[in-house]
Amino acid sequence: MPNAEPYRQEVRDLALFADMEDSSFEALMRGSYVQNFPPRIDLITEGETPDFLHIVISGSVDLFSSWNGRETSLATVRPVSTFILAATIKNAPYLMSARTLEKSRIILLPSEDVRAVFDTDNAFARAIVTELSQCYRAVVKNTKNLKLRTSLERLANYLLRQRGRTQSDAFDLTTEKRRLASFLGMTPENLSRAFKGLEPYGVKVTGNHIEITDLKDLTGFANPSPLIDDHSS
Amino acid sequence: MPNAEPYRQEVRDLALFADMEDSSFEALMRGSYVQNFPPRIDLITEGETPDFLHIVISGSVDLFSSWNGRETSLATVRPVSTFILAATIKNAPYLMSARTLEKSRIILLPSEDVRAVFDTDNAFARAIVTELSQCYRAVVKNTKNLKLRTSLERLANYLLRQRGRTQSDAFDLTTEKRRLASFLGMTPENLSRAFKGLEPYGVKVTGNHIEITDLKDLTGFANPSPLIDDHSS
DNA sequence: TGCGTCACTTGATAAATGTCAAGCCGTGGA
DNA sequence: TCCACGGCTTGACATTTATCAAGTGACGCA
Repeated sequence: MPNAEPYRQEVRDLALFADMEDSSFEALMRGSYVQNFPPRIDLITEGETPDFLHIVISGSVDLFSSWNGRETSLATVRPVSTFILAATIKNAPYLMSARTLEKSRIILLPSEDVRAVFDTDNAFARAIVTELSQCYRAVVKNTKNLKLRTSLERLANYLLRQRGRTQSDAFDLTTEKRRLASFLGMTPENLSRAFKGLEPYGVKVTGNHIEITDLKDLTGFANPSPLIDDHSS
Repeated sequence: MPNAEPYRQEVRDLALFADMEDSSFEALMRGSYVQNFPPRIDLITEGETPDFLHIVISGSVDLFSSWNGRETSLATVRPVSTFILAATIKNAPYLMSARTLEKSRIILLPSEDVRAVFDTDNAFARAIVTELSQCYRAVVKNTKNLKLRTSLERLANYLLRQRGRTQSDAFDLTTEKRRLASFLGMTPENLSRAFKGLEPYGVKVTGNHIEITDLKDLTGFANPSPLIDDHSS
């Protein structure tokens, strides 16, 4: 297994690792390694014990969960960020499974090392608090989105968020529609119809290309709220 | 405002405060005070900036959220525990509102003090990590519950969890049915019908008294999973 | 070039869930 | 004791969402 040394700087620049002691960081990097995965490879399975903290360097990873033969997509992890920090720290079973969406390069930090450094490095412990708070609040927002909105409203707000990210009224979906449907908590068929349902509010769909032709109208329908849709705070 | 001194020990016994330095704990208690609230009083409103970390000493508190005239219940806080830690630490707007359900006694710790102690007391910072991990995982489980299950299945699993908590096949609901409905993500009418729908699986409902007459059958239908329903890990 | 695969779409239908309105019933106050 | 209120239930109905089945179209590979 190749050591993750070449990606040292990218890892160090993450808020989670930026403030920790050099010696702690060295200890983490020493046991780490990097691996390349093809698309659609299972990385972890829910219920298992966390062996590694994962860092996506390139590509993307789908976090999902199954029950009773059903499956739902919970999040997409894009570079450069970590995933499943809480399970690693608590040494508790994964609550989600993870698979690559595309060819991905991933750094693996042994969970034991992460917990050892957590125990000794105070700056790292505080950085984890910040990260976990962020994750927690993101999931709470997601819950509100699910419980307070219809699927049409969720889609409308999703599109507005994509617009904000790209700073443009025309953009491509970064996700397969089937996964987007699962993420938004609906079936692909329903998503297809939801896109049609947003046409009257100025949403044009061509394949995976989206054009928002009447922002005011769409915003009026979606009624976005920073307490649900703002993913920076 | 009366000082929270009389409840010192109950606070100190919480995992969040158990390991911190005596001097840090003193600093927190110094600025704290305790307040009694009647039922149905708004404690905080989503969007506001967190002035205090709240600790429920007695009574109970409903955490809920609103959007577009709709409202949903997200959690119930029972003694003795804190709520809205993440917002306090990040000094970011509350994502949920809170109101008392019954007559409640609540300790208020000024957010500034909590953040100051967080900055200086390493044991406290680590305890916060544990607490936040727990909260994060609870919300993730809740999301899975919502996305992977029908309302009937959510109710069945809720009842099984209550059974586990009370260690008894017969118990009283600890919550108004209307709030339970909101918590489970359905309307009161739907909940009423869901109870009827569980009759064939051995669930008897009389007012707010529940009797599970066929645990095996109900369990077979509910198919509980520790990765969704176990609220201890 | 052609063919299979797969995501996506569309239509028909069914199931789940919400809405509205009315009635029931226990509780607390006058 | 009686009445008013609120929570709960029930029925009828509407809406939302899922399911099933068939068809379209793009893409990759032989």
